[in-house]
Amino acid sequence: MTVPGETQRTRAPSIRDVARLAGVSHQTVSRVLNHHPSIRPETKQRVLDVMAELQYKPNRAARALVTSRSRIIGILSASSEQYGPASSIAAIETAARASGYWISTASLESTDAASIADALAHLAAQRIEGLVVIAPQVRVLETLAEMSIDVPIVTLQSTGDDPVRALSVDQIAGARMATRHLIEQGHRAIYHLTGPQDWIEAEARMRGFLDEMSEQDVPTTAPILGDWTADFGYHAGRELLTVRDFTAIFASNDQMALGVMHAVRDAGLDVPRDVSIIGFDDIPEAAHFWPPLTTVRQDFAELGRRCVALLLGDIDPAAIEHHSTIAPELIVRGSTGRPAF
Amino acid sequence: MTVPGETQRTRAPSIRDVARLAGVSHQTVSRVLNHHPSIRPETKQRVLDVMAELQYKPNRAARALVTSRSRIIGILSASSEQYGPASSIAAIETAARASGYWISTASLESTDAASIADALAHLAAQRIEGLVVIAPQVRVLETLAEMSIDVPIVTLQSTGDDPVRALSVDQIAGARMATRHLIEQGHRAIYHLTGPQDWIEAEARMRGFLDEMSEQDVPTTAPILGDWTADFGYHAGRELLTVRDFTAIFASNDQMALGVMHAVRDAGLDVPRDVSIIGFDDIPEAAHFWPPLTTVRQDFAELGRRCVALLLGDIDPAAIEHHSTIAPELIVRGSTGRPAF
DNA sequence: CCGGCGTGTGTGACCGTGAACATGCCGAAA
DNA sequence: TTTCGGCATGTTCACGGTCACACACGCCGG
Repeated sequence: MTVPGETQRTRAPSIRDVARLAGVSHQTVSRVLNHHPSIRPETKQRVLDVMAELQYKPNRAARALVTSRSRIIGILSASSEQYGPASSIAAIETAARASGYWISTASLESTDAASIADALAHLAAQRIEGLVVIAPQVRVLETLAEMSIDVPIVTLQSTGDDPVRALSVDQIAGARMATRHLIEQGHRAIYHLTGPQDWIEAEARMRGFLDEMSEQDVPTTAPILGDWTADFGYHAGRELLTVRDFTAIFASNDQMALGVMHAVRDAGLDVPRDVSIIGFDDIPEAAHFWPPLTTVRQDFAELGRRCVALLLGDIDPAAIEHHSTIAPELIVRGSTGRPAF
Repeated sequence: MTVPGETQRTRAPSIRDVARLAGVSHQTVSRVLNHHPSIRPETKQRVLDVMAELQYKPNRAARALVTSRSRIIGILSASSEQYGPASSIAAIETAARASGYWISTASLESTDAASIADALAHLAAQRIEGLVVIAPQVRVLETLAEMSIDVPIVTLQSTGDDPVRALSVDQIAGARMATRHLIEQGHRAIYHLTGPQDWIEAEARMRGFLDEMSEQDVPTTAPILGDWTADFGYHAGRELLTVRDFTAIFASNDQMALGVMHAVRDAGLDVPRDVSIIGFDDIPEAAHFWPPLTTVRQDFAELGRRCVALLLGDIDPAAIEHHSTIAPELIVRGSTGRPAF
């Protein structure tokens, strides 16, 4: 097998190599790896020494094969280039790593069923042990059900009555806080710019808006269906300003709020004197917009961490609260104030 | 776990199950899977039918074990919650998926050596076949070398003379474009806000700035070391304005530019009348800042795609240009103009 | 004094797949 | 006709771990 003198075609060392050098059986090495209780300390040390010497690294594929456990958590995400999802992903990864799990992401390019199915199949092929769905559209959940993917699933951003286990910043409460803030300032003519209609998250914020408006007996106008982008906010703002029958706008994310502010200024008006604007998310830039944006803060990182806790509690059973919620926080800055008239 | 009467915990079908039902040997099934040329069409079809019927899915772990190929590409990234890195990651994932590869990410929480080593070890444990380093600090490259990770590596954002193979938007050219734009407008007192000092990317932009300044014979002030955040831009802006010996600022990303604009307005001054500001990246929000930000666009998505092509061309050898560069583009908006005096 | 039990360790099978090698068949070349 | 080579397929083994079981030993209680 080995030509003398030639540099050995180095196969990575296996437990059997370690075993041979340590003068034990491969099973003993395996026991050391898995922290089996009954091993003599000196035997264990000898094995550990050899491992270090050979720079032995367990082969994940072999382990996965025999245990049928991949220790991979899949993340299905849409618009993962945005601040919120991206922060959550980073937090999930960190938390998962700390627990000895790996993350594999699949991002959705479009919302059509084929794209969703493709991404899910990709994840399923890895035998993921858990799935985190970020920015879940209704369709994603449906497709999941169809493909009968039978791993624990956690979704971020839910409405609170989903079929799958969910964890979320309480979007409805956050939206109500934002709306109440505007009403308390004296606004009565308020528009709401929503996210894309099939986003659960967008729907929850809209529901919070409508709930608060009706509870406070403020007449409601129909929400305007947006797409999360600043561009959309800008164009919607221009459109609305041709009529100008409002004093405040609640945009369901900070980007759209930014676009609206742009449109308001283009029209020669002032924020917040002529129009108050409130956003949602509190992206790091929001504090530096002009004027600094009043918004609702979500702790995306905490969301990611809890998400992993929930999932692992399910994978390696151990009771954890199932439908837990993280409180959002109203951040009042300069973009909202009392209406001028 | 299994409640009596419940459906039996079924083991996933293997090629042997498929083989049995199709009346062939498992090896024939394997050949169908791997598109081996010499299989009778009717045999192949029979096998495919059985696969569909059983919903057979190849076991990646088993395949990885026997081929010693994981088909996983690792991504090591810092600040993956920011627009640029996040966009690149998404693009890399999409491109990799299209080529039948999986992505596993590890994000750096801090820049200390331990954190880097930990993330790399995590990726290495998966036997990744390629590594993409996003937002590479010098330290990352050093640690990589120390750990003797012997997979193809591609870094985004390089200075052009790295030891590892790199692919990048030409940061230096982009920075020169930005600087030249300011000079052409008539500015002579220009400050530069850099990114963190150990970021290759930040260094490249700084070098571009300095090169252009000296080539145009404009006296240079020392660059100010920043940290990419809008908060920093704001504080640096306030600080600089106490002296006010400049007419323009080149911030090496859009967030810092935003912070500076905030500080300028806080001081009762106008952008661009009193101070011109230019950023870098062209994040989607930049067009809606007030005023809309002049900046240098980087095509992060294209970067991600090319990155995968480069890596796979290395993994599955096939000649591809090695050190390729993507041209940045100057986007002139409202935040820059001629100095007032 | 003997059987049973706990501790520490070894032996062999097995997970699902692919590679190497073997086999049977058929047609073309010698 | 015989030989040879290629096609289509089967058989066996290896990959690197874990698991079930066996075994040797010492200790304890009946």
